[in-house]
Amino acid sequence: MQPKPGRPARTFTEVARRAQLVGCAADVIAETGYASASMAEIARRAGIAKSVISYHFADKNELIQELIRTAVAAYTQFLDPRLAAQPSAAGKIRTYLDGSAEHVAAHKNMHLAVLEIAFNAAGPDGRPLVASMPLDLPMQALEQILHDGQQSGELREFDIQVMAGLLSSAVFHTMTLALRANPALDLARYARELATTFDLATSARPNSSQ
Amino acid sequence: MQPKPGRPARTFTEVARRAQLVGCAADVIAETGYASASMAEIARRAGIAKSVISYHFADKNELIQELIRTAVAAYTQFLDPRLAAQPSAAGKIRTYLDGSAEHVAAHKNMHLAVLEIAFNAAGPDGRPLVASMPLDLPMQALEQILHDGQQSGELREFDIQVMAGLLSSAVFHTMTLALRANPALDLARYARELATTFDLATSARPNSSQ
Amino acid sequence: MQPKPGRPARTFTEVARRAQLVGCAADVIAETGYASASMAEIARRAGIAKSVISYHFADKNELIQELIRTAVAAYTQFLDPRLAAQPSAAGKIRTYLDGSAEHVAAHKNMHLAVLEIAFNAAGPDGRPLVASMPLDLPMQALEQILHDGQQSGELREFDIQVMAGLLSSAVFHTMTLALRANPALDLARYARELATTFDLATSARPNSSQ
Amino acid sequence: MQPKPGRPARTFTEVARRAQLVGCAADVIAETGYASASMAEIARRAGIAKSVISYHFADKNELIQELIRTAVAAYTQFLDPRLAAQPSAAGKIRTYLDGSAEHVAAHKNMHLAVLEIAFNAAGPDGRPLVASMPLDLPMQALEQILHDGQQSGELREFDIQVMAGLLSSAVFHTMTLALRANPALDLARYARELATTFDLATSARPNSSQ
DNA sequence: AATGAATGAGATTTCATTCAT
DNA sequence: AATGAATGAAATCTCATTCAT
Repeated sequence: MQPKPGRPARTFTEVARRAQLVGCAADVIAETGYASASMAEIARRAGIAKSVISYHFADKNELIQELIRTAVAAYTQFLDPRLAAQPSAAGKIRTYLDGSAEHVAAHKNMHLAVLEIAFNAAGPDGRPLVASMPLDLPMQALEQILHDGQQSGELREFDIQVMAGLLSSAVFHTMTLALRANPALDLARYARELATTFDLATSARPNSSQ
Repeated sequence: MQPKPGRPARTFTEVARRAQLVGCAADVIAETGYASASMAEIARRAGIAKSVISYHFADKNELIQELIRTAVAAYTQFLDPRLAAQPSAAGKIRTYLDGSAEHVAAHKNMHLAVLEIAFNAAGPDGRPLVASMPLDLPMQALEQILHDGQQSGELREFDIQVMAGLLSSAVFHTMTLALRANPALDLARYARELATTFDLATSARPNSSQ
Repeated sequence: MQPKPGRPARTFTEVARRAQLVGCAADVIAETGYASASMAEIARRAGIAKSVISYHFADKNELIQELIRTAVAAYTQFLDPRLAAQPSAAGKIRTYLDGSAEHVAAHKNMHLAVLEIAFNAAGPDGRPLVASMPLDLPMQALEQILHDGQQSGELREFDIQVMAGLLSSAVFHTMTLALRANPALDLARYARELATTFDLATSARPNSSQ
Repeated sequence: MQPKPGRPARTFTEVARRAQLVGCAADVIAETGYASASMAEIARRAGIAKSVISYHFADKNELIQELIRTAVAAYTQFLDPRLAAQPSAAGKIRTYLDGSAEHVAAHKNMHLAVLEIAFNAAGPDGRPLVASMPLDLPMQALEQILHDGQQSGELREFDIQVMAGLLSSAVFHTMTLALRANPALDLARYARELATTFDLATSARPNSSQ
């Protein structure tokens, strides 16, 4: 991809610093909450002066948005090929839950940070910052999966938006918050439990338990 | 309840003021987000001076904690007798979902405010304020219901904590956030969808849809 | 005049503080220049905490605008009746110069501050703050005087805008800057010199020196 | 001119860079105001890195001072021979006004920048930077012209400093600010109006209009 | 019981300047 | 000769809290 015109290409150092700062921001937000994640605290964690952040990011919004972009991109690139490899709707749902658990476990602070930001951060207009962010992409993918499964007769008739919301919450709220409350939680087992639950809840067949 | 020793009993005026301020705080938090809910904004909404809040509450933490206590108490007092009237576990689960939807609809701002606080507010130690709050009371009640249902053979074997977490999220995250995104949402219908879903997911019988 | 609806009436203390802060701002700006006139410096001069200024003025813009409003109002209220008392255009011009000199001498820092602000301060949009301020009111009054004088035949034909600009500059740039360079300057004598000069420059009669 | 001892002579490249940076500084100051003319903005306009300015100038003060020196030198070199060619005081005054108008029109940004600097810039001591600058050179030349004109009887008796200040303001404040307010202004016509005005105001003859 | 006034800590952001390469 | 990176000081503004009345 060519660099956008109007902005000079980023140097190696700059790319590395931005990534480091995004990581530090995620750590601080995940560990101390969004409200305590001041620029000063993030800089302290990174071992640099406050103004270094201003040098690499126009303002706090840009740092947060890059964090969200990074997290969403990593999550999507991890999950998409795995979903595509599953032919059935049930397989996609199970993969969504297993894969998400694996990704959440591997990038705990990123996911916790996005969760914090989704609730706390406000853009310049006062509305939640997350409203302008691609956080509903997973929701749309889930709705598509459920829709196709109903069309093919594999899944029973249910309200797609309700079920997609429940699936989304299961990962981003139920599982992630459980992990925050208990860092030693076995996420793989957690995901298996959820998979069985949603299999029963969505299958068109009268008896479809694992 | 007798007043605690060491603190004089509250006058009628004081009780009324505290309730008013808690209500204003809930409105402001629900409508503008926790980050924008400054003491000044809450006071402005109540039509009083900022320092009145300080007069009635030791600090912001105390106001927020009273808000949570009030919300939890109202929710519990609404739900408990309805749950007790249901003999079966399936009935209790359905009642939990229907009743919660009814209560959320009737006290939208309270529930949105608690949700905001649960994610955003941090105590003086930096840990989430919610950790020291009775927000897991509903969780414990749900776990008891699921446990009893499994003991009686009415519910299938599943991990109780996972299922209780999912039920809790279904109300406090899935449903409440859906309501925030779409204030015209039909919560009763939403709860019926959830009830069917959880019936299928928890029943010991192979085919138990309504 | 009734207080505007929507803003509560100002208390005596508030009015006094605002006046004090406007005065301190004028002093600091006049003595150290606009660029050095930080909120911290103004507060230090007033012997109060920085945040007191924020308590009484929404932001720095509001403080500066109040300063300009105060200065323009004082100047206008001083000059207008004196101008109205003069029947001839020549008399009005002489009164404009004499009266301005008297007012500048009595409110030196106010005038110097307005001059600094007119050049330095920028509004939120980046354009000079003075563009949105009533600083051209004197110019319009001068143009009216010159126009009437030409109509009656008392003044010769000249470009009204050029002459009004020169008269305005004579007071706000020539005289005020001369005073800044030499605080002991005799402004009354200075104004008499200017009056003679403009009498010769504007009169329709071939020989009209004092 | 020989290079000052103690500082090595400047290379061709260095001289060119300094001139380029001074020009960019003048453009930025004239177009966006002194307050917005940061080093970063000047460097951006020049298409170079900020630190290049620091490499060629000890600090911002030196850049600004060079700008003023450059502007004053250009103005003096333009005006001096024209003034010398005029035998009469009236001719010199008219030439001062016409020539200045021509120079301001040709070097608009330089003159606007000097005007901004004269009001805004402060040296390290907080005193206006302009106090240590050769901006009063034109004033001295004007005073000499007026003095000679009075000695020869060509000009009437007036306070030389007041009249010189007014002539100076007429060009640097009245005319320059009018140009800033209206970039399409016809400066030649403006200068003719001023010339007539000052001819009437200074001539010893009772009736000397053109 | 309530208020207006004041405070100090802390947040974000800007900017001239320095330094290693 | 030039650059990208980093710095620390300072500026404006917000906010929970305190105090005299």
